[in-house]
Formats: sequence, structure tokens, C-alpha cells
Amino acid sequence: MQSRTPASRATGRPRSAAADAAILAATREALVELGWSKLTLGDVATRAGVAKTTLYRRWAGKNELVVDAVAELFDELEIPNRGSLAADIEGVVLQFAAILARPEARSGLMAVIAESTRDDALRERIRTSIVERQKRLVLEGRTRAQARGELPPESDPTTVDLIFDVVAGAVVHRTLVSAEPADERWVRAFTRLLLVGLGGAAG
Amino acid sequence: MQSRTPASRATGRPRSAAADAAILAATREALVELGWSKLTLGDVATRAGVAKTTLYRRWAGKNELVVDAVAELFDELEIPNRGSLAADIEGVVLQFAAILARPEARSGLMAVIAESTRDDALRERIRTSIVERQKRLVLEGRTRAQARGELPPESDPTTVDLIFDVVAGAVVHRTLVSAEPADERWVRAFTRLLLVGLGGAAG
Amino acid sequence: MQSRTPASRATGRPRSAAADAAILAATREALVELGWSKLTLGDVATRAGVAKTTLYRRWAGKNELVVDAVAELFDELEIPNRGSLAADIEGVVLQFAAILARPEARSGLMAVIAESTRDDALRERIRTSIVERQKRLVLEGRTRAQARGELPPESDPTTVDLIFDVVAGAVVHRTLVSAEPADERWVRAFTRLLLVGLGGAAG
Amino acid sequence: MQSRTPASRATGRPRSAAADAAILAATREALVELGWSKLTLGDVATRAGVAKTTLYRRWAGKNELVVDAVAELFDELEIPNRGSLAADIEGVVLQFAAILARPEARSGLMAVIAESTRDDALRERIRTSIVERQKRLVLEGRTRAQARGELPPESDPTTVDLIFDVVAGAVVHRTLVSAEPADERWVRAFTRLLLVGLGGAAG
DNA sequence: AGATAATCGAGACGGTACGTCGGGTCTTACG
DNA sequence: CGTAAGACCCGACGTACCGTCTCGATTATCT
Repeated sequence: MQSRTPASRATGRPRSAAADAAILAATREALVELGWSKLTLGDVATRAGVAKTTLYRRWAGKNELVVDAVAELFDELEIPNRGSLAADIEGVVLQFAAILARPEARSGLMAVIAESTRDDALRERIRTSIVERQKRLVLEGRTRAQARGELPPESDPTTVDLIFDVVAGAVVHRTLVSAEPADERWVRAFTRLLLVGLGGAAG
Repeated sequence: MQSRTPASRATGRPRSAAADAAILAATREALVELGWSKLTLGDVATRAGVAKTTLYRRWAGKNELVVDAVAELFDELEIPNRGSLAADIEGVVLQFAAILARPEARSGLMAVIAESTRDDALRERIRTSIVERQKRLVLEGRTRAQARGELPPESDPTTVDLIFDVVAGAVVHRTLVSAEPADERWVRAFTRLLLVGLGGAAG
Repeated sequence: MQSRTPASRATGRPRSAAADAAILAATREALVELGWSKLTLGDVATRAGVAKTTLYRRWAGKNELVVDAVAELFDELEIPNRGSLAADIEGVVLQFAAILARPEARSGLMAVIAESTRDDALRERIRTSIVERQKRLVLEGRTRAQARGELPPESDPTTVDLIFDVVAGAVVHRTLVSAEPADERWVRAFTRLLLVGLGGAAG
Repeated sequence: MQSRTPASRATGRPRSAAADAAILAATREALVELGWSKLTLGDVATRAGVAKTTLYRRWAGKNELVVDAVAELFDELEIPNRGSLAADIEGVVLQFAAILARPEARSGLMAVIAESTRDDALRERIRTSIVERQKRLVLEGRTRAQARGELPPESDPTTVDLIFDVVAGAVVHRTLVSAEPADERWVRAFTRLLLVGLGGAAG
């Protein structure tokens, strides 16, 4: 996750593998209790039972650490097989909304995105660890829908990006900016819009 | 803009009106140069030629100040009248994308949203100053499309919220998270998706 | 004591005069309890009820602070008038030894002298605040002895320096290096040596 | 030099003899370049081409290491035979002053003395390694002067201590505290004072 | 020859203090 | 009163060394 493995050292005491996990868990815990802006690396180190230096040896700063801590949250996402494209979308969107409802995701995610607007390395890390990694969901959903005959067997790669931006963007905006719950009612309306568009439905 | 006006005092030296504008301008300038996280209120005060005391008398902190400074940026948005709903949407989305391309909006907006996940007053301030204020664009667009007969004359108010989340969310996600430009090609594809849905078009 | 008075500011909150005294007292207290090497500026600030920044605004570091704190200790030295040069010397040497027996002087003094071997500004500060200031004792003692006719009325200024180095050096060496008490017996033997020399007496 | 020799083990890899010398040399080198307070054991180890572990296996810490490194410097002192007590004293004092003029002695010596005021074991080590070892010079000088008939053949042992404190103290104070060179002129004046006293000479 | 054991280099580890920076508050003199 | 200036307390920053530890690799002596 962190760009380590420095050409495989031979000598010296090896880095503690347990420390990595403890630090990431402590980071999420601190995010829940304190939120991004009040989270301090000293506190995270203490919670993890680790010295500050150990933390800094592995991560360059708060941003990098939180990206890694948050990215893991999204790995539990799975696109369900409910028999229809609409039902599949509704399922995954609800999962996504559930993660965004958790406090460790809410403030952490937006904050690192904010920071990434001025930090190219951070943006790349976010893209690699979170965005690109989750596009698998769109791909799998489309493949399945094509197998069912719900979508034509074409495959413009930019369409995947577009759909990902629309779905993820809508849920994030609903949840964090409008600050309204992305509940089942909303998800159904959103899925309908996504499938048939403004013109197709009653609007 | 700032919820002040302390019951209109009679005595004492009145507050400098120029200071407010100077501070907000200095804030945007500092956002461009430094970004959210490196912006300091002491620096803003210096740029504005104002004492820190003066700044704190008017705003409670960094978050409130930046919300006000950023909110003004979105007031220039106008939905154009290009003769069709599709063209109108494309126009306003491009305007929105242009604002989000400006550095003073990029990091400032996301950062205050991140903070708002743990600060109800701030969330309310964002909703009032930015979100609700710009929903006028969706309303106006729909009214115009209904007049043209492009949309049925129905008016579910939750649909406005949905569309706003989808449009704003997609552009923000494309621009800041995926970190790709919301250029004319992308806007056209997005508008088509919005109007006819995944199923209706080649998708 | 500290080279302040920066051209006499007009504006802004003035520096707290109480803070200076509190910090110097806290420094001596910490020297007694912890000694030079375990004394930390953060701890001194806490003891003085002052923020670390306040301390750093006034002193450049541990060395400068301790010089000022220790220098005050020697201001209480007075050369007594006991009727003869020998008795006067014995009196002042005993006073000096008593100060060097106090823990706040012991480790602090030697430590700053050690540091001063690599820091010209510090050496100058020590010379001004401590060495030159206490040479008054030698001058006064000589003047008095000349009035009594115990010493010829000549006045080679380098002799003052020589005597000061011999007296101060001997007491410091006896006390801190040999680590034996400079008690009355020793002081008497030393004074006899100083007055009549190795050859004159039994040696 | 270091109180080791752990009961003479039989088995296991023996300690490198070269390491000891390399470490002491590196210590003196670092003292010259950096001075006591900026000297770090990690740096000394690197200079000596040795791991930190190796260094700590032999010395308990910075103080002990520096005492050993500095003590060796004084072993080169020899009291010359110039035909008279005065000339002998002048000779050895000049040698002593020359050593104190070297940077590896200056800051190292004073610093460990400062530390020794709070560390009995260290004080004892200094006394053994440096102070008592060099008293041989006073003893030899006196013996020789007595043989010449310059001093009475008495031998109060406390007089040796007194003279050692006076001579060493004066040179150290002149050199390090007053920060003036102990040159030939000064040494001559000091020797005269030591031999005939304040009263005997012009003062 | 093989087992045993202390050494060596390297470098990660838990700590403590550093000196700096920014946040907000307060205290001046001036308008 | 408002204001500019700047000192104040506080808490976090990221770094540097401390002295300890855990590695794999040597290098001895003792079976």
C-alpha cells in the first residue's frame, strides 16, 4: 500500500509487520473520535502503541496515512447479483452509501481529496488506491448486464469512467454536501434516472 | 454574508466596511497561492492590511471565512438559454467546471465540506450559502424546459435535489477526484447520459 | 541582562516583566533538581507558568538562559573589611566557595563555560555578566590593602586579572574538579600561599 | 581504561582491539569538529567504522567515553629539568596551557566536569583518570626542588593537592573562563606569584 | 569437524526534547 | 468603541538522538 519494499534490504532489524496494521487501525479509530482536523499523528502513534518515528518512517504525513487507512474501507464493496441491472446498481450504491455514513470515511475521504488538489503525488495515490481500484465494480456490473442482454456488448472504456464519476459523485454529493441520507427511496430514484434518463421517465 | 449585525450599536467607532472586502479578497488570494491547509489567518490578515483582531471579530475561524470567500465564486453562474434542454445543461455544466478549475475554489470547497462532516453549524452555513443558493439553476432550467415542452409539467421537489446532486456530484468527482478535465467532450457524454439514461443510448 | 530594548517599540502589548523573573527563578529551581543536562526548556517554561514561546522570545537557548540565571548568584558577593588583607581574602574566598557549593551554581556554571569554548557570543556574555562584573572584588580588596599599607601603591591592571584567575581558578578547581570542600582550613592554607608564596613559607 | 574485563570469558568471539582505539580517536576528532554538545554517539560510531552496539558494549555513555578520550591527552605532560624550580614550573605550565588550547580538550574537559557535579561515578572516574594521575607532576617537581635545596625537605601531602588546584585552576580559568591565552608573559608572572606571593613581590 | 557462544554491522524500535508555527485571546496606545 | 501591533498560552509539528532490540553473518574456543 505504501511504496515500500526498498529493493529488499538484507541487513538490520526488519520492520514490524504488526505496526502497520496497528497504525492503520488506530488512524481509523482516531478519525471516528476526532475527525480529520483534530487527528494528530502523535495521538495515532500513542493509540497504536508505537513511537512517532516509527509512523514517520512508513508514511510521509497525515495525508498519506489517511488515504491508506480509508482506502481499505472500500475494499469490502461487492456488486451483488440480484438478477437485473437496476437491482445490482441499487445494491452496490446502498453499500457505498453505508460506508460513507461511517464517520471514519466521511471526513477522512473529503479531506484528502481537498489536499490532493495541491499535491500531485497525493492525487496519484488516491487514484491508485481508491478510484481505479473500485472501478472494478462498474466493469463487473456491465459485464453481467451484457451477459443478461440488458446492455449492448460494446465497451467504450471512457463510459466506465463516466458512470463511475456519476454514481460515486452523486452518492458523495448527496451524503456529504447536501447532507441527506442516501436511503432506499433515494437510491431507487437515482437508479431510475441513471437507467432511463430525464427524458425517459417522468423526470 | 456573515451572520453578524450585533443589534446595531450606536456608540463607538463603526466597523470599517472596506475591511470585509479586503479580507475576503485576501483569503481567495491566499487560497490560490497556498491552498487550504497552508493558509493561515495571520497571513490573511497581513495581506488584507488588517490586524488579526479585526478578522476574528468578524469570522469565527478559518472554516467560516473560507466558506464566505468561496461562496461568492458560484454567484456568477447563470443558466444560458440555448434553445434546448441539452444545450442549456451543457452550458451550465461547463460554467461550473470552469469555476472548479480555479485553484481558489478547488481546495477551499472540498476542505470546508470535509470539515462540515463534523460541524453542524458549518454544514448549515455551506448549505445556505452554496447548495441551496445554486439550486435556482436547476429550477430555472426545468421551468424553461417545461415551457418548451421538453419535460412534463410536473414538479416533484425531490427531483430537483436529485438532479442537483447528480450534476454537481458528477462534475466535482470528475474534476477533483478522478482529476480529469470536464471538457466539452465529457460534458456532452454526461448530458446524453443524463437525458436518455444508460438503457436509452449506446451507453 | 538579555540584550533587549529593541529600539523602543511603541505599539503592541508590552512584554511581561514578571515573566523574566519567574523564568530565571524557575531555571535555578530546575538546576537544583535536575542539573544542567536534564534541564529542559519546556520544563522551565512550565515551572515558570509561561509558554515555551515566551521563553524563546527572550532567550536564544539553554546556554544564554543559564548564564543569566547563574550570574545573579554571584552578585551577592561582598569583600568584607576584617582589618587585614589576609582576613579579607579569606572572607571573600569562603563566600565564593559557599556559592559554588550550591547545586544551582555547580553544574550550571561549568556547563556554560564548556559551551562557551565553541561559542564566541556566549563567551562574551559570560565575561560580561560574570567575570568582569566580579573583578570589582579584587579591585576593592587591593585598594583597601594599599590604604592600609599592606601593598605598594602601584597598579598594574594585568595583576588584577592574574589574581582573579588564580583565586577563582583555585576555588573552582578545588570544589568542582578535585571535588573537595574549600573549607576554612584549606582557605587559610591557600591565602598563606597567595600572600607569601611557595618559597617564603614552609611550602 | 574502561572498567571492563568481564572475568575473562573463554568462549565466543573476542572483542576487536582495534575498535577501542578507533572509537577514542573518532571521539577526539568529533570533539574538534563539533564540540561536546553536538557530538553524538551515532556519529562517533560512524566515524570509527563501528556499529552503535559495539560502542555501547564498551562505554556506558557520552560522559564516560569523553573522559577516556580526553584523559589520554594529558599523559604526554612531562615536567622538564631546567635547573631551577621557577623554570621547571614555567615549563610544565606552558605544556599544560598548550594542551588546553587544543579544541578536543577545551570543551570536552569542562563538559565532563560539569556533568560530574551530579554523577558520583563520573567524578570518581575523572579523579582517577585525570586528576590523581597528573599529580605526579607536582610530586616530581617538589622532589627535584628539594634535591636542589630550593624547598625544605618537608612533605605535607595536602600541600601537593593545594598546589595542584592552584596551578591547574589558574591555567584553566585563564584559558577557558577569562578566555585569554596563557602565554609566556602570563606564565612568568604567575610563577613569580606562586613562588614569592603577593607580599614578597611588587604585587 | 561440529557445536556453542559472544562478537560484529545494520538498522528498526519506544522514548524524550527540540525549536518552530499557527490558533485564538488579551493588552497596550492611538483614532 | 474599533483598530494595528504584538505578546501571551496552548498544542501540534516533524526531526534528532538516545539507548535498546533484533536480525543475519562472523570468528573464536571447546568439545
